[in-house]
Order: sequence, then structure tokens, then C-alpha cells
Amino acid sequence: MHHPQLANAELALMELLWTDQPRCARELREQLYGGAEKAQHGTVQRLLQRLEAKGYVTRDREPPVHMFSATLTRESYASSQLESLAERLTGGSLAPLLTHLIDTRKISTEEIHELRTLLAKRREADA
Amino acid sequence: MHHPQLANAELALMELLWTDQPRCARELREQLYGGAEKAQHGTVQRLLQRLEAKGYVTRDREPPVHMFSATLTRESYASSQLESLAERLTGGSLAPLLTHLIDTRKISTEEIHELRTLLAKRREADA
DNA sequence: ACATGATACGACAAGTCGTCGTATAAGACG
DNA sequence: CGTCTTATACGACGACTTGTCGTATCATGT
Repeated sequence: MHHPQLANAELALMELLWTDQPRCARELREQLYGGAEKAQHGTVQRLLQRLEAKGYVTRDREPPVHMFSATLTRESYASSQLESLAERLTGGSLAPLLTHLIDTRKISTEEIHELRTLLAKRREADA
Repeated sequence: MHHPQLANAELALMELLWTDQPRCARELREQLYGGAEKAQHGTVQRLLQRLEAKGYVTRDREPPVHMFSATLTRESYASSQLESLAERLTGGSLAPLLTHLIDTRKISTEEIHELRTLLAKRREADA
């Protein structure tokens, strides 16, 4: 379960899928590049094909117009990115990543509250 | 202060600098590629040059053998990566990144403790 | 003056990304 | 069936990055 980073256009496509699951290529194209541009069909198709190859997307080949879905939720992608960041930079632990942000006050007090609540929930779950 | 991601060899060089600050190219080469390989001088030089161009490294040009230093600590690089991850994926907030990790129990209980302590410190500082 | 070792940097192969264009297939409809 | 339309498949390209090397240039010491 080693998910490489998504490039810009790829991420944009995933974002679309994350907001509305099974979708056909046409719909995606319309949202990604507005209007009735005619060229980008190929582009979207190519991107989807590569996302499929990388395992981020599956397509339902049954209907003549394929329906595409993401294989990960946005949350699990985000978490996996966070994990691999920690892996690369801090031997896998998260605390050092947050420490500096907290010390330099780049995290708002509201965020702090949220995080505290999160951790509290986990404590309950452990109990 | 927008720091793009470091590639493998570049990160490896930064790691070396982070463990021992001003260093000459020769020393870095020896640690990066063991032994007395002769070719890689140019490689290290090139990497350092590019890191300098990107603003991650400064060199002291005074002595004939330049001395290189990182312009960021590992901690601030790590944090900035975390920030930009949040930016890209969760509209800038951290909680969603952690939520999934916590729910799927990918964070050990020890980590949880560490994080809790971290947040507690910040509460004191705020008081 | 010459040898030694450092720096500067052009060049290259490999790889990725976004893009397009064309070829192929498949359905709708006369 | 023949033709249109719309989808999918995919080769190709230009731009860019990365790691690598080789060579040119420069400074120092003997």
C-alpha cells in the first residue's frame, strides 16, 4: 500500500471523483476544463488511464461509457501521504512534525482544540 | 517561504548537513558514496549547486574549499512539508489528516501520549 | 611553471506530466 | 447495411526534473 504522490491534474481529477463517485469521462472533462472544448477528451482519458495503472482509480467497463471511481477515499490518501512524509523525514513518528508547527504558532488555537478532542476520542476508544 | 519537495539525492545531502553543519563537498561525497570513488565529485557539486539555487543551502565562498550549510533545519523543512500537504489536501487544516490515522489505529498509543503532551505544553504557553 | 584538487557548468539519459491527435470500436438511426 | 456520433486506446511530443558524468577553469602549494 505505497501510494506515490499525485501530480496536479491527477489530483484535480481525484478531487472530482471524491465529490461524486461513479462518473463518466465526459462529466469529468466538463468540470475540469469548463465549456465545450473539444480537444481535452483525450487528455482526461489519458489521465484516467494512468490513474488506473497506478491503482488510484477503477473503471466499470460494463457499460459502453465507462464509469470511473476512486479506489481510495480522500482521507486515506491524505493519511498515507502524511505517513510517508513522516517516514521520509522523522523516522515515522508524527510528534516531531507537529512540534515545530506548534512552537512557531502556525497552528491556530482552534486547531489545537480540534486535535485535543481527537486525541480524547481515541482515549475513550482505548478504554 | 514555499519550499518544493526535495528529491532523494538532494534529501540525502540535506540529511548529512543536518547532522553536521558546515561541511565541504569532499566530506559530503565520502559519506554519500562511500570509498574513494573518483567520479562523483562532480555529482555532489552539481547537487549542491542546485540546492543552493533552490535556496536550501548556502555556501561560504571565502575559503578556497567552500563550506556548505543548510538554510533550514530539518524541523522547519518537515513542518513546511506538512503544511503544504494540508494545504493541498485538506484546505490547510491538520485534524482531518490525523483523524483517519487515529481511527484506523495506525498511530501507536505511545504516539498518542506524545501528542497529548505536546498539546498540553501549548496550553500552558497560551495561559 | 606545474601538478593537485576545487569549483562551474554543459550535456545526457531516464523518467514524469500534461497535452494532443489519430486509430479503433461500438451504438443509433436512416 | 452505411454513415454519424461519441468513447476508448494509445503513440508521440515538449517541457521539466533528477542523477550522473566529463570537461574547462581557477587557485594553491611546491
